[in-house]
Amino acid sequence: MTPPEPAPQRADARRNRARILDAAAAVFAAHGASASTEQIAARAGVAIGTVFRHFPTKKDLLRAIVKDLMERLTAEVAELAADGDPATALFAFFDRMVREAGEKKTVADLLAADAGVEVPVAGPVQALREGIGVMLDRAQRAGAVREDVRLDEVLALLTAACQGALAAGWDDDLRRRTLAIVYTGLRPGAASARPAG
Amino acid sequence: MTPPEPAPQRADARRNRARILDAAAAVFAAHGASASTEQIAARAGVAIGTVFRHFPTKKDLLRAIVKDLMERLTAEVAELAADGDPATALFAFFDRMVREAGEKKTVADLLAADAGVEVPVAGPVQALREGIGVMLDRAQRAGAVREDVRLDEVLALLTAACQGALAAGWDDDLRRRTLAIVYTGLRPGAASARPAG
Amino acid sequence: MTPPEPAPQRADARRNRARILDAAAAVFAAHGASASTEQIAARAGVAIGTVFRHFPTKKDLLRAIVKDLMERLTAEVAELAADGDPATALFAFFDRMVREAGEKKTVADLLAADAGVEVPVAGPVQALREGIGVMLDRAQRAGAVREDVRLDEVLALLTAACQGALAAGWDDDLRRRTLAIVYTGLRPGAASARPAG
Amino acid sequence: MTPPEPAPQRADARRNRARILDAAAAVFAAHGASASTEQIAARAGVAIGTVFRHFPTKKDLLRAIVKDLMERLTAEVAELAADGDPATALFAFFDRMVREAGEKKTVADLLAADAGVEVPVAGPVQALREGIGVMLDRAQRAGAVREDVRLDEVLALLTAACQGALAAGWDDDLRRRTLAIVYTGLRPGAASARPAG
DNA sequence: GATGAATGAGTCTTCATTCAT
DNA sequence: GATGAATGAAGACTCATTCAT
Repeated sequence: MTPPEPAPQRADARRNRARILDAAAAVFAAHGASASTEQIAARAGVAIGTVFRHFPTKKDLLRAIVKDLMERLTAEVAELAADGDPATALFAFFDRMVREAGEKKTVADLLAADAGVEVPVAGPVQALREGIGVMLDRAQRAGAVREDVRLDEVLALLTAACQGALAAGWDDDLRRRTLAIVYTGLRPGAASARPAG
Repeated sequence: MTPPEPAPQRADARRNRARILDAAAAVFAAHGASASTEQIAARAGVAIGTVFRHFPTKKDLLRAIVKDLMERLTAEVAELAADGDPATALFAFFDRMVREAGEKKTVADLLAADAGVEVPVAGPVQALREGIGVMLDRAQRAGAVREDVRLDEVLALLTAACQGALAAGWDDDLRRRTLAIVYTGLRPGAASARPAG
Repeated sequence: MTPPEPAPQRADARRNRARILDAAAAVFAAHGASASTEQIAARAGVAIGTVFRHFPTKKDLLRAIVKDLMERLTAEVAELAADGDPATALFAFFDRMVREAGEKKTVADLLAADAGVEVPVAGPVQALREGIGVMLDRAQRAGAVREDVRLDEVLALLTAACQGALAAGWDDDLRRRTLAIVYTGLRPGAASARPAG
Repeated sequence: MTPPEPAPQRADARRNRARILDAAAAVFAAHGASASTEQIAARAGVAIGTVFRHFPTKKDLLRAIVKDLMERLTAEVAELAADGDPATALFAFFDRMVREAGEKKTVADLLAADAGVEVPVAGPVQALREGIGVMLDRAQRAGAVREDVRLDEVLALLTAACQGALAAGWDDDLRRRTLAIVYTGLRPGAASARPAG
C-alpha cells in the first residue's frame, strides 16, 4: 500500500533519518545486530521514538542499512563493469569491498544471505551478482583471470574475504598480502590445484 | 578463588558437565551465541541451575566449548604436523576445518577472535598457530607452498574460508572449487600477484 | 485560563473541529476508548497536531464527544417528553438508545459514569435524567407504567440494556424480544415480583 | 503438547500462582483489562518475571481468571439446576451473578463473548448456557416463567444486568429493585408487551 | 549436587503530548 | 492555524543469574 520508507520531506526529518542510518551502521558494525536501539538513538542524538518513527521495526532499520549499502555497491559495480580496465576492475572491486567489510559488519552480513534479517536480497543482490559476472567475464577475456573460474567461486571468495576481514579485523597490510594470494589463485599461468576429491 | 573448572568428582556431575557441553555446542551451532541458556539446559536434559553450577556464566560456557574445540583441533594439528605428508598436510587440515565450519558455527566464531565473548585465545590459539606454522614450514620446504607466504596470511585465509563457508553455506562442490583457487594461490610457480598498493 | 472550548472562529477551524469529533466518535465506537489519537487524526483527514490544538487532551476529546451526544439525547428527550404520546414515549426513547448503543460504544460508556474518563456528567446527565423523569411520570399517569417504579430503576435498566447490547451485539430481533420482557415488567397488571430479601 | 498451566508442584510456586491470580482479579476488576502487569505483580508481592513465568502472556492471565470463574459458575449452575427449587433457582442464580458482577469486572466481560481477550468460551460457556437452559426449562414447567420466553433473551438479560451493575455500580437496594422489574417481566400473568416493530 | 522458581535489569515497541517549520 | 516530526514515559516480554527447596 504505502511505499516502504519514501524519504521524508522535511529537512530535519531527512537529516535525522540520515543520522540514524549512520549511527545504526556504526553501532551494528561495532556490536553486531543485537545492539540495542537505544544505543543507536543515543549515538544519533535523537530520542528513541524518533528511531521508531523512521523505522517501525528493528528489522526495518537493518533492512534499510542493507538496502543503502546494496545501492551503493551496485552503483560501484556498474561503474567499474562499464568503465574500468577489464584486467583490473574485478580486483579493484574486490579490494574495495573487503576493505569496507573491515569497517562495516553489515557489508559482510549482507553478502551472506542470512543475518536472520530476511533481507529481500532477491532483486538487489541479483544486480550485484550480474555486475560482478560482467567484470569476471571481461577479466577472463582480457586474460587476467583463468578460464575455468566460475562466478560462484568468485562470489564465495568475496564473501569469505569480507567475512574474514570483518571478523578478524585485518589491517591494511594483512589484507593486501592475503588478497594477493587469492588473486594469484585466480590468475592464469599456474598449475591448477584442483584436488582429486 | 577456585581454579577455572576443576573437573567435578562425582560421576553424575561429570556426566552432566559433558552433556551440557555437547548440548551447548549443538545449540550455539544452530542458533548462534545468542541462544538462551534455558534451551541448552533443556537439550542437555538438566535443570538450568545445573548449567550455572558447572559454568557460572554464559561466557564461561562459551569459553569451555571453545577450549574443548581448541584442544581437539590442536591434537589434530599436532598429528598432521608430525606424521602427515609435508606436501599435503596443510591442505588437508584446511579442508577439514572449512568443512567443519559449515556445520559448527562455533569453529568459525572462535577463529574470529571476537564473538563478543572475549575468548582468552591467548594460550590455546597459540598452540594452534604454532602447529599450523609447523605445517606451513614443512610444506614450504617440500616445495608445496611458495616461500614468501607467511603464517599470518595462511591464518587469515583459513579464518576467511571458515567464516565464508559458515555464513554462506557452501556445499561440497563449491567448497572444493573455492579452496582450489586458494591452494593455487599458495603454490609456487605462478607469477606473484602482489599489488602495487 | 481559556474557557473550555470556545468554538473557533475561522471557517476551516470550525470545519476541522467537526470532522475530528465525527472521526473520534466513529473510531472510539469501533475500537473503544483505547484507540489511538493518530487513528482519529487519520480518519478526520487532519494532522495529529490539529487534533491536539482543538482538544488539548484525549480526555477533552472524549468529554467533547460525550457532551455532543448528551446534547443530542437531551434534545430528543425533551422533544419526546413534550410532544410524544405519554404512553409510549418512554419506550420509544428506550428503543432508540439501545439500538444506538449497539453501534456507538460511547453511548453506553457515557451512561456508565465511568469509562475512566471522569466525564463531568454532573450538568448534562442531570438534564437527561430529568427528561426521562418527565417521561416516566407521564407514562405512569397514563397508566402505562406501574406506580411503584422509580426513576433510578428505569435508568439502571436503560444503562444495563445499552451495555448489554453493546457488549454482546444484539441483533434487531434479540433486542426486540429482550426489551419486550423489560417493558412487561414495567407495565401494570402483573403480580409484583418484589423478592423477600 | 504441554498442558496449558498444570498447577506447579512446589509449594511456593503454587502459593505465588494463587496470589497472582487473586491480585490480577482484583486489579483487573478495579482498572479494567488495560491495567499493567507491573501493578499486578506489585499487588501480588512478586517480581514481574514471576508473573510471566506463570502466565507467559497477559492474555493467558486473563484467560486463567476467566477459566477459574467459569468453573466456579458452572459448578453453581449445575448445583442449582439439579437441587434448587425449580421456581426460584433461575432467579437465585441471576441474583448471585449480578451481585458478583458488581465486584468483578471479569464476570461481565466474560459473558459478553468479547473483551478482546479471545476467551476460549467455546466449551465452558456452553456448559453455562446449558445449565441456565435447564433452569429455565424447569422454571417454565413449574409455572414460574412464561412459556414464550426463550433462552437467548434470558442470557441477554443476564448479560445486560451484569454489565449494567458492573458499569454503574448498583448498590444492593438498586439491584434488588431493578431485577424485580425484570423478574416481573419474566413471570406469567401479565399482558405481553411485544412491540410492533 | 540437582532442581526449578524468583528476580529484575534490559529490550522492543506504542502513544499522548510538545514544538519547530 | 495546520503540519507532522520529536520526545520520552510506559508497557509487555526475555533472559542471565540467584537462591530456597
